[in-house]
Amino acid sequence: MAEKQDMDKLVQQYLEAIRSAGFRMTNQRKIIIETLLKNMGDHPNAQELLEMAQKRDPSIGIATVYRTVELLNNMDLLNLTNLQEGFRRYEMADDNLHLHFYCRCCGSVYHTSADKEKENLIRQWAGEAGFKIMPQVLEIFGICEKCQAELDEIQEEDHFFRCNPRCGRFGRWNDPGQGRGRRRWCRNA
Amino acid sequence: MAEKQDMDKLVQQYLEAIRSAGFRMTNQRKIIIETLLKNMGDHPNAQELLEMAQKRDPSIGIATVYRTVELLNNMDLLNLTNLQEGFRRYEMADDNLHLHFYCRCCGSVYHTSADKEKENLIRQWAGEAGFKIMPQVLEIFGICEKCQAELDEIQEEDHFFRCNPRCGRFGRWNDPGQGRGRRRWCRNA
DNA sequence: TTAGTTGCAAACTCTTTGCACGAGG
DNA sequence: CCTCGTGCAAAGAGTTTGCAACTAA
Repeated sequence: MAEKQDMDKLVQQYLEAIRSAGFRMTNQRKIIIETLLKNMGDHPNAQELLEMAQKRDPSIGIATVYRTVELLNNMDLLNLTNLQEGFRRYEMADDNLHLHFYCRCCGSVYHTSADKEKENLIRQWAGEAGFKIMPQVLEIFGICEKCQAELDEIQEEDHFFRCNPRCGRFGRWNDPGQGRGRRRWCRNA
Repeated sequence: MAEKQDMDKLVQQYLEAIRSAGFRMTNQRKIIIETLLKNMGDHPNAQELLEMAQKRDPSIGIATVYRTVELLNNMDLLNLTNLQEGFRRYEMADDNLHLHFYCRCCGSVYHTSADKEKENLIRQWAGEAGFKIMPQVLEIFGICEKCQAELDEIQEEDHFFRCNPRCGRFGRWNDPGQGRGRRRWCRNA
């Protein structure tokens, strides 16, 4: 209950920000903002966001989702993330720098706020280049512990390799006997 | 001349990597790789890469560019960058971690290799999350010195604000007297 | 010779936009 | 009442893919 009240308060703050900037507080915007706040860790894309929002109001259209997301981003209230999937993911912004460690093999994302020490260090690096950075998400690609172990094992017996992030798995090249056509990159494709 | 020979040698290395992985060394791939190497700092997108490559062989098609770029990326020879422009940019990879400082106002990119100290620090942070990171580019959004000065000036007399990276400029909200239709976000739009 | 590669054009996916209707202030 | 916002469908933009012709090995 307390949580729900906190959430309501937070939603009100976002709506107030929107209104005080001269935009209208519509029910659709309210639903989309609440959906984003309730699913902070999920990094939904536009389609997922639409489906979640439609549980509250089935009449909401995809165009409204995109327009709301653009509005929030323009107001620096929303972070965009791009995992080279061919679409964008969205996440409510706060005043912190976030780090996303994205496993190029299994696609899992480890999500953490940079502590102030890390954040200040990055600010300092930016400062050396004359830049003043803003709150945002840094996507860092790598391989998680689990996949690293799996990859080591596979590489011993075969020449698998990491395929591109879009695939999200690892595959092998030079796969024999596939005949004409596209080379199969991924074990799971 | 010496530079040209170094370049040729480098191109040969890439082609050799491709061939030893069981792929064919075609003239199109050679041209695309050379184009990428000769324009390291430019971060071309697929269209730009096509146009540059077509100066050497006008028959090259966009599909070949995309397929070559996918091949190189799958082999970890190419970095993808995404500046939220709606398309990807490409850059030959090396064994270093790179930092791109991208100005959200004017769109300029300050491109630097992370020195080993920075790189090791980031590796360490990844390690804390159980990740082993790979050579890549980190996109860091911010505002460059020049735009910061301009922005400060404007903000004193008006309520401009940063608009989304896709726009690449700053605009204002609550712009009066625009009548029906889409709100103008950007001074330059 | 044979299987991988290319260019073309069509298909696909995600995102944006024009328009008439609806709704917030 | 006057705009801004919405839903729909169509348009746009970037990327992928099927196919017949071509080519590296």
